[in-house]
This record gives sequence, C-alpha cells and structure tokens, in this order.
Amino acid sequence: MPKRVDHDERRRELADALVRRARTSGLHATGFREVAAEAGVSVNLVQYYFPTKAELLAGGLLHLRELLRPRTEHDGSPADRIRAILRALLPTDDTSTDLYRLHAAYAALAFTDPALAAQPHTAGPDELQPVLAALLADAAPAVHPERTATSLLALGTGLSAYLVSGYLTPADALAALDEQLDRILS
Amino acid sequence: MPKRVDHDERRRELADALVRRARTSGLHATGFREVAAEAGVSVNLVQYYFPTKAELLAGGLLHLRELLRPRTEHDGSPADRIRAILRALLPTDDTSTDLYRLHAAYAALAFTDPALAAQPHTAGPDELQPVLAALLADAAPAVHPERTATSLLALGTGLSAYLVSGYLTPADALAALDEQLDRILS
DNA sequence: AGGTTCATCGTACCGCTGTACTATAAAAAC
DNA sequence: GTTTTTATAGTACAGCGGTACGATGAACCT
Repeated sequence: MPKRVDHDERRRELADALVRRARTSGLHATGFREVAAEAGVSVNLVQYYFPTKAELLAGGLLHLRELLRPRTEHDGSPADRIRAILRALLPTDDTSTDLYRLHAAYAALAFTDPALAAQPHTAGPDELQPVLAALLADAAPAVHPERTATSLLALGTGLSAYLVSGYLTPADALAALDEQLDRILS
Repeated sequence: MPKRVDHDERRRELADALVRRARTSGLHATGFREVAAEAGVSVNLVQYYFPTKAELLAGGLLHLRELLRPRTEHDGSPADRIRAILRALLPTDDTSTDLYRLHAAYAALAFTDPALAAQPHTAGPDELQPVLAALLADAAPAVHPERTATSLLALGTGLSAYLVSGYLTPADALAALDEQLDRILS
C-alpha cells in the first residue's frame, strides 16, 4: 500500500461516504461502523482521519455544504440570474431532496450542539443575500433590495421545506416562486 | 398511592416532561431515564405508559403538536385575522423558538423513520392553508386564494427558519411579513 | 539494505440505553 | 377481611457505539 496519501482528499472521500449513508439511513444511524462499511474500509481508518465522532460529524457537514453550495454564476440579464439562483435553491429532484433533508437533520442537531453550531452550517441567506440584493438593485429599482432579497430567500426556504415534506409538487413550488418574481421584476 | 389514575392525563404529563427536557438538551439526548428524571418519577413508570421508545417519541410529538397548534380563532376583519394567524406562526419569543427547534428535530427524524412519518407531524400548511384561503377569498378578491395562501405560509415558514437560526430579528421578520401582507390586502 | 514512518487492519473494552423481571404498597372488589 | 388489581419502584441484562490498543506491510530515507 502507498505511503503518502492526500489527507484532505481521503477525508473528503470518507465524508462523502457519510453523506451517502446518512441521506438514506438518517444521520442518527450513521456512526463510524456505517461510514467505514460504506467506504469499504476499516473502522479504524475512519478514526485515523476523524479521531472523534464530533470531528466526523463536522467533516460530513463541511462536505455536505460543499455539495449543496448553490451555483451563483449564471449568465443572462440580472433578472434572469435572480430567477436562476432562486430556482436552483429548490430541491426538485431526488438527490437534492435527500441532501436537503440531511441538511435539515444537521440544522436540528446544531440547535443543541454548540460544536456544530459554531461551524457555519447554513444553507441560510448569509451567502446569497448580498448577491441577490446587488442584482435586485439593478433589476428592480422600485423595491428595497436587501429586504426583498431576504423575503425571496425566505420564500424559497419555505417552499423547499414544503417540497421535501411532500406538501408541494415541484411544479407548484416553481409556480409560486415565479408568481412572486414576475411581480417584482418589472 | 391511589389505584385509579387517568392514563391519558399521566401520559400527557410524561410527554410534557419529554418536551421540557428535549427542547434544551436535544431530542437525541432524551431517553427513558431523562424523561423519568425530569418528571421526578421512576424509569419503569415511563415504560409503564410508553412501553417502547417509539411510542415515547410518538407521544412527545403528539404533545408538541398540541403545544404549538396555532390559534386560528381571532376576531376582527378577515384581513386582520389573516395577519394575526401569520404573525402567530412566527417564533418570536424564547419558548416558541425552543418548541420550533424541537419540532424541526422531529421533522428531521421523520424523514428517515417511517413510524414517525406516518404520524402527522406537521406545523405544515395542511391545517392552515384552507383557513387562510377562505379568508383571502373574502379579503383580497384580486388574488388566487389557494396559491396565495400557500405562498404566504411558505414565507412564514422560511422566516421562522431564519428566526430560530438567528439570521433575522423578530422585528425584521415581522416587517418582511407585513410588507407582503400590505401588498396583498388591498 | 536496514530502519523508520505511515496507512491500514482486527480486536477488545467500557459506558450508555432500551428493555425485562421482580417486588411492594395501596386501593378496590367481594 | 381477604384477595386481587394497579400504580409505582429497584435492579438486572443485553446490545450497540465510540474509543483505544496492538499488529502488519508497504514505501521512503540514508
């Protein structure tokens, strides 16, 4: 076996195994043994890269955030970019639904776990809000950019929650979003 | 000790102990022993009323839903009632914040636990949406009642998520909600 | 070539948690 | 008044999960 291994890469592989497992079995049912089995590797190797459970969980969250980091680079007019960003937020296929649900599990854990709470665990507005506000200032001069950006993101978050819970179909959620966007964008 | 006890009442007491404990310690860290200690009672008594862990959890969820069942009875004009219902949805004080977070933990669990998923676990739109739609049909004839009701509830859900995560202050969330309501309610 | 380091494995331990078994006192039944 | 429920408590057991301890073979260094 090789001696030198890229530790960051290895950690990413293991974190990905955690995500794969947890997004179907649940985060609460995913420990060292499950991650090891999913990665096809020994239990102790997982502990070699993530010495403690807290670090394993944190590594999983870091990787998950990477997986669902929204692509903010779209082309087209500012109005088109706004629409594209918000649409990309909604979990409309099975994969993004699973990831969103896993993220919800992490968020719930973070409420009572200070270590996780310290880590930025958000698919929250903090990254997208300024981007959206800047685009809105350009595309919709009539509205207050920051407040409108926040409201749009909140709407997207709520629609996402309804989507993953099965209360809405993707078509309905997109329609609700578009209705709001059509009103704002001139 | 008395022989006859109201079992439903006792179950409610124990479920309340579970909620009290879980809303600060986290649902994952709340088992038979913790509930028993919180209720000042023996471990076995908890099991006497909730024979299995699944039933204990389900009992807690049932009680939690009761605690945060929104009061839909308000007085005033339809417009006032709409505003009151949506405001009441937002967790603006510490208690409702804790309960909302606990509910989020239950929702996350339900995604991977069929037994919990079968139980109606929602602070979702299913109860409020028809009520709101009926009021909207009266107060805002220009808009599509069902779609608008869903959008408003989604906005409320998103704002609630941002509130319990600390991204928004109650004042900001209420302002965002009011802005939207002012636009719709003529 | 020999020793050292490093990635990997197998196994063992210990604490916690759900669950089961037995006991007991008080109230109800008769 | 005795017997039978019934609400409660204490203790015990078994499985699982995180963690720790050794072992081993391959690659690197000199």
